[in-house]
Amino acid sequence: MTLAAQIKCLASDALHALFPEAGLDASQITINLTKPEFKGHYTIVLFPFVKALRMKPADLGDKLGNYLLEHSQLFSACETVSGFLNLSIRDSYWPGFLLNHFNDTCYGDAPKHDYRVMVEYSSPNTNKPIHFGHMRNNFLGFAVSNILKSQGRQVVMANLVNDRGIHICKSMIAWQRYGQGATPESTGIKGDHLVGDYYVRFNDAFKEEVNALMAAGKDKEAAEKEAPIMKEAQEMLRRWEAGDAETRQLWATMNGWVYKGFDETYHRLGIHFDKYYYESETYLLGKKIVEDGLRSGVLYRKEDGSVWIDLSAEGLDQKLLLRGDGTSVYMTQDLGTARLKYDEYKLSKSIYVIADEQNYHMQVLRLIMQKLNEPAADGIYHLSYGMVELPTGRMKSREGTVVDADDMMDEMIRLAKEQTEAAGKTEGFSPAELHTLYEMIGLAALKFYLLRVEPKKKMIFDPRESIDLHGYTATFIQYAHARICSILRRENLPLLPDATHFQNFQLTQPLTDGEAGLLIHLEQYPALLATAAQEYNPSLLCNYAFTLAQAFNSFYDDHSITKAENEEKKSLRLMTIIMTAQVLRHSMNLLGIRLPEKM
RNA sequence: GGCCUCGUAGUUCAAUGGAUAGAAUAGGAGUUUCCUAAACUUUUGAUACAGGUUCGAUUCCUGUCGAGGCUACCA
Repeated sequence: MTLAAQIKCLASDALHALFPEAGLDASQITINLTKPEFKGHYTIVLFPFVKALRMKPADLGDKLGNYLLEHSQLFSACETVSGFLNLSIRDSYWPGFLLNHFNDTCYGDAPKHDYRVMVEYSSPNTNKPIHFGHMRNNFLGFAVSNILKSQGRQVVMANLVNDRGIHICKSMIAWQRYGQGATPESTGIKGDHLVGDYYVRFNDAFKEEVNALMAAGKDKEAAEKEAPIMKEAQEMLRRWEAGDAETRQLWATMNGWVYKGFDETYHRLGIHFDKYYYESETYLLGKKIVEDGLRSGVLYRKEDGSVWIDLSAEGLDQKLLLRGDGTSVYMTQDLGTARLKYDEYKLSKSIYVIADEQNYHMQVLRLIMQKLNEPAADGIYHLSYGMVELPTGRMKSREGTVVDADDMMDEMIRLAKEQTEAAGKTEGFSPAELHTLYEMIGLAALKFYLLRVEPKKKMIFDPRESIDLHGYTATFIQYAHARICSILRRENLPLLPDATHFQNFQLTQPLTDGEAGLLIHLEQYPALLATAAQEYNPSLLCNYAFTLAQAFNSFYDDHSITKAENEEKKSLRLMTIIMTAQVLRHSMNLLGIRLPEKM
């Protein structure tokens, strides 16, 4: 049990013992970390109880504090400051804590339990390469999956590939028109980029045709409808759904190029999946669900043959589920995929990592599933995240304003190289080691940058400013880790301690503020990790690891480990920094960030 | 128009209704015969506005102003 939880229990018992008649609500007890300007480590907020007890906060604080000191060995001192009871943890708590945990690579993990959850993330379209905004999705989904695993959930990492639809046909049409048989091999261009280029090409041609039609007197709407290239794309979509062999062949070939490109990028990003779903394989199941819904009367058909659901009773609109020509829409395949996921894995929860522009879509999906009595409905959870925008607005692949993921990784690695060389830190590394190091630093900085902001919030990235490698960054954490490893490589270290070093866990020297502060920080980790899992929020881990590294750096600055005052302090500090490095690795590992031993 | 997010130092981000609103960066001033100065110490600087609820509001409620998203037979 964590300290905060222990204190809450003790406080609850104390309040009931002191004021048995008052009927106080123990859930009102809040335990905070004591602010650094006051003496103490943990603080109990007294205000919720002063009214019911009709006592002054100072009197209540003294009474509660004295009771706690008397009835528990956990505390060494207490002090009441204007409605807050500040408690100091006894030094002798820490040797036992360290001996139990300092070398425990599972510190922070929770026991396994049978709670199955799927995290669907990445879910790319196969008409364009992965860009900077998608990277936020990829890192977020990967990190959340790992965090949930650490907390004992059975996690399936899934990728739903949007491999069919009008947007794919656009790339295909443009390639047929302008490609002259170009392939990744013949051009030397990575497959996903090659296909993406034709998607852009389609939109250029489309614009030209629209302009020509408008010059001939058409209004904009009519011109967009009549543009020949758009009609060709729509015709191709119909041929695809009809199973036309030639169309399917081209589709399979071009998607194959894209998958090969994606695999390379995923590999570099350090992410992976347990299960792939393809929209082309789930949309038929979706159509079947729609047909069933039609029969049961939940859905209805309009005169033109299109199928709808009426959600006006829920305050929403009518929503299309099948087009008049019988082809499916985005929602159709989502219904199919949702049922398939549930049937295959018997999920308690199904998390969708999708940008917040689809909040409405996800709300509707869940609602439709409920109305259709699909058992998967209740487990659907939309992990909505804000989009990464440029200072000029959204990235648009149609307009070529995207920051490409592959380019961005190259740029970050280049930056890591440049700054390592500028700092003169390349000595003692082989060229191959340096290469690995630059990649570690550059990719870590990128991941951290995208994960450190609370998912819900949108973020703005200015490509003209490079991502910093100082301050609130992964580099800062990596550096703290490398410093610890450097100490641990030294030869004049004391032997690793065992319990006999600490007579009944009593210390002969009091802990300094720096020592206690670092220990308190380490003690927080399991609770913090549990919260991150509960809230699906990796940014909490970024924040935690950064402040831990900060606490270590300050500690490092005014405490010598190798030349500590005595053997007791040496052992204590050694365990403390080993545990610090351990927790930094554990937390960053969940985010897919590696920490070098030397940098 | 309707619905949903979001407005915090110059900038990028924090703060389960709790103490004097924290960091980072940028700006000012310092620290290296001693375990890695990619570090440390110190300083300047912010809750869009107006009400309300509360012992206490950045947080909850109402309104105003501002930004973004959704409201497609695109995905």
